Amino acid sequence: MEMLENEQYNCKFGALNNTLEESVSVSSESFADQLAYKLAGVDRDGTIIPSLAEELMEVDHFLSEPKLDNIVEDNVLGLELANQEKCLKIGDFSCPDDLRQLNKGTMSSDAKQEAEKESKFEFLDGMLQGVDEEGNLHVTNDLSNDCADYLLDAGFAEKHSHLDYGHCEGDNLRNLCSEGFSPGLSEREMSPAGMRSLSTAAVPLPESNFGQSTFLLDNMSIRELHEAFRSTFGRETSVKDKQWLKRRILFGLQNLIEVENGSSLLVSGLSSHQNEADLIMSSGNDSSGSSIHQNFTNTHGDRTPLLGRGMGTNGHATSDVMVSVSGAEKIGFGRPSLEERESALLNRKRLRRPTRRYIEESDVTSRTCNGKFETSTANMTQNCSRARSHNRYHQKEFETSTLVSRQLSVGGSGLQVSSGCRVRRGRPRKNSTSLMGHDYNDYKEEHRMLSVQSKKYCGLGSSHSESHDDMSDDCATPIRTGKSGIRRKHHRLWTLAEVMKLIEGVSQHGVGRWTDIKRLLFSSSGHRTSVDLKDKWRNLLRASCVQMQNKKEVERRRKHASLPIPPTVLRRVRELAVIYPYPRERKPRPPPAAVATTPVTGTGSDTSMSRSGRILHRRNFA
DNA sequence: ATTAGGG
DNA sequence: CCCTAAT
Repeated sequence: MEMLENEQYNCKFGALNNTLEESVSVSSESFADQLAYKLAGVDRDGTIIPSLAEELMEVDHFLSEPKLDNIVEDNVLGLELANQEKCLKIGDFSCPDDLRQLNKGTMSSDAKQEAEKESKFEFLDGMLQGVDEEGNLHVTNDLSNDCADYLLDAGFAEKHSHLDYGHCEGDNLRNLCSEGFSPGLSEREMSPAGMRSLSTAAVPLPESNFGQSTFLLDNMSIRELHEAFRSTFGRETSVKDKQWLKRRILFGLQNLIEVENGSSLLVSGLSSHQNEADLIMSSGNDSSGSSIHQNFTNTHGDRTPLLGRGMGTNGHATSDVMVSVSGAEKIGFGRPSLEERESALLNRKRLRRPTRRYIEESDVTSRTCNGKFETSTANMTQNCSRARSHNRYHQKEFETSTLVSRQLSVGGSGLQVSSGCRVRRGRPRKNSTSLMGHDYNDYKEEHRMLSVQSKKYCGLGSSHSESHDDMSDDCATPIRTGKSGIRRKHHRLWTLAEVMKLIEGVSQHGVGRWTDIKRLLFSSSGHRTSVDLKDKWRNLLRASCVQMQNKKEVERRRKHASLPIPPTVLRRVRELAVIYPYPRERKPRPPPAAVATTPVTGTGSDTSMSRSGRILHRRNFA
């Protein structure tokens, strides 16, 4: 099987290479240059193109030393291609047109067919689909089974009516995959299987990039390193230590990679969130480049083994086949192609700079002695206190020496926090540059309730307050932003990084395995219980659906409610929603009306109980 | 203890 | 995010 796949792969790979060569040769020389330029993320001088990682992920990624033995090559382009081979995966593809142009070389289908397909794609958008060589649409039956309920409920009905359900049966996932795709097929034509395999099995090797960068950095003088540092972090440094500089810079770069979809979201130019304002990138200028790579990606992608994880009738993944393959490695979903990342790197002039303190301390993993986490910068000050402490003050977070997630505290969402940013004992607050997860007027009642609770505990807390770990920050007083009204109170906002971790988690373990996801991907986040993950996923699903229903509406909404979840991400969510249908919501819920109305706001004992349960929960995973 | 779902 | 019911 493996051999077969390899053969297949080689074959396609060859074909692709031809395509690639042709395309390149046809294109202007400057394009080739551009390509190399971008791919390498390196200036001709050898200077690293600056980037600033906005959303810092866990530091541990950074801490692990890059392996530079991996890659040492002269030819930049060649090197990149080598890397591409390992790192490619589905990214966002915004330029199907270019893709098609390329495809013509390798595909037998004519333009009309393409056009036809395209029209369907309009409907299908992110929906997964497969196309065989004849151009016939295939949609796995699974769509009609497990997801139907959800999808229909969510308003997918319309779209579904346009689908031709294929004749595939049962294990069509496997079939689709093993048949493979012609090299020229665009991502949009990938089958669900293909998507899956790409997103889950194509194991990106950031180390490669790392190795490359490392290599480059190794050859830089202190001065150059300083320059790189400066452009990466937006500030000077006087450190002479090459290693230090290298690590720091690599950190910045890696960080960018980690943000992964963040970059493609940039590419899409749709992100309206604060930080992105200044890094708009025209998607047009390098479309051809993207095409090639995406094309390449595909080819590579379809060679990746398909993990048939059947979707059980219950909607849950039924086997762990995929885990055996992908579980071991950290996988990336839909990371932008390297080229995308690199170009994002290029175009991203400078972003908000990280707190000086942050930079300085990022390698000092331990907290300050007294545990205080002072926020010296204005930036920090702004966010330091978005926290929900309210009823969780007693929750002890034993994350003492975790070196973790000190997320970059830049660009808070602009919430104004009046209450003092008290120092916190525990781990530094993760910042949220984030996404207001709850899109709609979800929690209404809740707020009222919480508000009550919060007040209660605030009062309570202020007496012994500081001594208690987590109760420090804002006491959940409703926060108001100017005229916009009440924004969500405390509540830890979800970072884009977090969201993506979640998505990745789901793509790995499927939906419903929240404890696993929590353990594996959020082990460093003291907050974010598995329940939180679940909730967030639910929200994401809703968001993604709405986005499908009518984008305009969303656009409109977006202006009012800050919902900067990048379309790319939402798309991803939708994909996963199809793959791992969210457990059907059981409507028939016998009203528990008979029960005496529980004193929700009342007796502390009641709440206390549940809270302690919560604590236990958390402690287990903290 | 975990998950699904409703508020 | 909180809480409860159901596994």
